[in-house]
Amino acid sequence: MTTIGFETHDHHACVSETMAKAESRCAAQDLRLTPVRRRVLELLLAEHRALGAYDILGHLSAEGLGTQPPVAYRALDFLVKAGFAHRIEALNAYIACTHLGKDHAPAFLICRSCQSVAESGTALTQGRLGDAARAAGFQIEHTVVEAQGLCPACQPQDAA
Amino acid sequence: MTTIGFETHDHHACVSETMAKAESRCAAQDLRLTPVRRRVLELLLAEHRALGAYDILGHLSAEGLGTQPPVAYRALDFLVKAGFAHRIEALNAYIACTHLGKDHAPAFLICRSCQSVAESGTALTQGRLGDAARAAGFQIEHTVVEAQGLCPACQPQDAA
DNA sequence: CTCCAAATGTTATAATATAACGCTTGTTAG
DNA sequence: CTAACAAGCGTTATATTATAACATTTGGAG
Ligand SMILES: [Zn+2]
Ligand SMILES: [Zn+2]
Ligand SMILES: [Zn+2]
Ligand SMILES: [Zn+2]
Repeated sequence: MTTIGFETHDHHACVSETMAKAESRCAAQDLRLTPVRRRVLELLLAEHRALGAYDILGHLSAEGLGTQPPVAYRALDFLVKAGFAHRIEALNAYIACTHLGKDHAPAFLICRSCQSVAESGTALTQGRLGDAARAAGFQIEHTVVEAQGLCPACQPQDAA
Repeated sequence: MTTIGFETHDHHACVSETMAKAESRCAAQDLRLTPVRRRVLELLLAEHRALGAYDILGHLSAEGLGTQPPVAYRALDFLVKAGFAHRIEALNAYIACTHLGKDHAPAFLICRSCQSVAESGTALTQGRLGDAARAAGFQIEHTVVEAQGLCPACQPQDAA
């Protein structure tokens, strides 16, 4: 068990299960998890933190998998479209999905101190914004919900 | 009355009231609404749409108020910090606040077709994300809530 | 008037993202 | 088999968004 993300969990299992789910979903939906795409997903999964496209590119380039921006952006676009990763708008960065398989509208808790990100679900269409949207006749297609603040580990401690 | 934003409203009054509120709040809080800042707020207020920093800069430059990026970014930073404008993360763009004076956590409905933006309130800390945050011990400082979709005017019509 | 802080002008550059085009590879129809 | 095609990839170039840094101006406090 390690504390990656906000909660202690078996991260090794978390990674391998997610990779397995991604594999099987690609097989089922005739998507191609090519070496670059697979490696980018692994990189995103390694820590529960958001990585910028150029961070990814740095890793890829060090591993001989590509040196130019489009390499990273193409892989990230694929992962996002396939639902294997999400883009964090407030950070211009990307993170692996931790709810792979479930149909979900993701919401994120982003620590401004350690950059950890936790993915949660949202029920936006049932809350006040959903009411406002219905009242205005607005048709919601996609939601961005990101809360920034301090994760438990980064909050000032009272301990002497 | 004009349909700027999703709802018909007296936009002329909407603009002048907001400018007046901004003026009086600057007076009260010893903030300086300089010509550039004032003009940028007027530009943002003119339509209920989000404008990019370089759109703003284009206007300023045409009006002789400044030609370099920092001019626009400084004014926008001031307006955002003062609470007179909000940044839309999903668009890398800015919009005038329509709830000036009220203490609020803004949420936005963004039309992908006409780029209109409506500002609504959110009660994020009371919803599922708030529950998740409390459960994890995460301290929320700032929220980004943006719904993208189609405004009433841009939805396909059945009319013959 | 002098000093200081805030605002502005300006140059340069950083960080993020995409357009475009040609090559490779793997699949499939003939 | 092999021509035709689509998806992915390599590469160059460029677009878009944002900030660092430093000199100058401005407006008030002492
Ligand atoms: Zn994990
Ligand atoms: Zn997810
Ligand atoms: Zn209005
Ligand atoms: Zn507002």
